[in-house]
Amino acid sequence: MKPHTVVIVEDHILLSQAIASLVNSFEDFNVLFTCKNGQELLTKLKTPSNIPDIILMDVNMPILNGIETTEIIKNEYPKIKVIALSVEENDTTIIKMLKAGAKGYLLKDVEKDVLELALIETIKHGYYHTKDVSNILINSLSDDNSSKIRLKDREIEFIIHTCSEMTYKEIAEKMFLSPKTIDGYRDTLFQKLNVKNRIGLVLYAIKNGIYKL
Amino acid sequence: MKPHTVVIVEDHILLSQAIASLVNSFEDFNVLFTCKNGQELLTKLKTPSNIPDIILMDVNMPILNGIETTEIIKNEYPKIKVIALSVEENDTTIIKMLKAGAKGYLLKDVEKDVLELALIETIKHGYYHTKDVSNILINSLSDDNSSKIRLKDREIEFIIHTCSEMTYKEIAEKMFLSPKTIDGYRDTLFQKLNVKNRIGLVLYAIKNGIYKL
DNA sequence: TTAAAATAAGGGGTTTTCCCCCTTTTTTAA
DNA sequence: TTAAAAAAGGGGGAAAACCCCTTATTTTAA
Repeated sequence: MKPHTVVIVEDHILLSQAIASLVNSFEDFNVLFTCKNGQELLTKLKTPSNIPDIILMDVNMPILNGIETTEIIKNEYPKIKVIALSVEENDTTIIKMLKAGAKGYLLKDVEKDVLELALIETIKHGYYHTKDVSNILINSLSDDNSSKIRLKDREIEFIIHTCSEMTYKEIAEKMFLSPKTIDGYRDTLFQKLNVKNRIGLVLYAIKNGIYKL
Repeated sequence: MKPHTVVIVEDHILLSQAIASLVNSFEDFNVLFTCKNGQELLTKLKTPSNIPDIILMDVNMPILNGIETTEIIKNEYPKIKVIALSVEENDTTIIKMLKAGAKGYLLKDVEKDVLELALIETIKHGYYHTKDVSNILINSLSDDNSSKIRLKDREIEFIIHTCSEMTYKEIAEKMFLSPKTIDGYRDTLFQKLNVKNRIGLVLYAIKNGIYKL
């Protein structure tokens, strides 16, 4: 039986190469290539011999992140199974990733045996989840609200500016909107995200990866 | 020539094992053992056969972090060379780590060859730094101020409350101080940390681990 | 095609934040 | 022990943030 092929998408090169050497040490699995972000991956996949069985995908990457990339993969290469790899235990991130089509979600602090198991199970049954992730999933599906929060592009833009020590007046200018409209954005977001002031917005943004430190 | 021994201290187990398999693939280097935090490391080091030549140390770990652990190592096992391994490009963190006695500081997005080079150079010359880290070092030593910032307990308390979506009035009550004193805290901190408003304080706090998300 | 959302904006108000500059008391260091 | 520095507090004011409520205009969906 020829080994299953794996591609690693991860911006931290050391981690990327380290995982590669780990995967290569597993029986039945071989790393085809590694790349640093989604864009690089999509370019490489255009060559038919580069199509792997499984992609180990980091969630937080520059240029084209894991969520967006996974969505594209799902549409263009539905046979490839994507396993998300992340340090984030953030509920919404996990849900986004799984909704995008990831077959598994591994936190980066798992044992190497778990990684191997995840690869094997995903090949066999099409999916694999650790208990932690399953629990997070169940919790957030039951009290269905976290997934309901869907921020619009303009709102995200507003939040990012808020995180940049800008006043609302400055934000209004940058976004070519009246200060009063910005007032409205703030008010809706306070309610939507259940925060009391700008600080809460900033915390939310950082927690959910909207604003990178 | 017998290989140099390496110990990996890293809380993300997958990364830990992955780096281990990488280090083992290098000529002249062998992983003695890995552990998840400073406490675990210190316990293991009590066995004389467990003393390595080099420790690859993550900076952000639970229980006993890289900086504290490195300080202890420097005092109790001065012959062991510590190389810091981190995703953080944060100036103050790097400086703290080097002050604690780290012989090198590697960002986690380096090539595996760089890791090998770092190990070799550290054995040979006692230290190794990538250009990025050297630059950060030079910059922050020249405009000597980042290292001068020393926050008092009360100031830290104030910052934490600020991060908790509290108004200054509420903070004053919680800290048993007049709102006017709080006014003073804020003003000194704005100047000290070179920020424009509360948001800047929050960002600083999160970046420097004063406030945990 | 028509009602319901969503988007943009204004009016007008209170509270909070931010920025000076100033005094008293306590702590620290020379 | 005495001068200096730090900590706590105050006055007053301008700007920013926050809150609620209303109105056009555009977009979306039934």
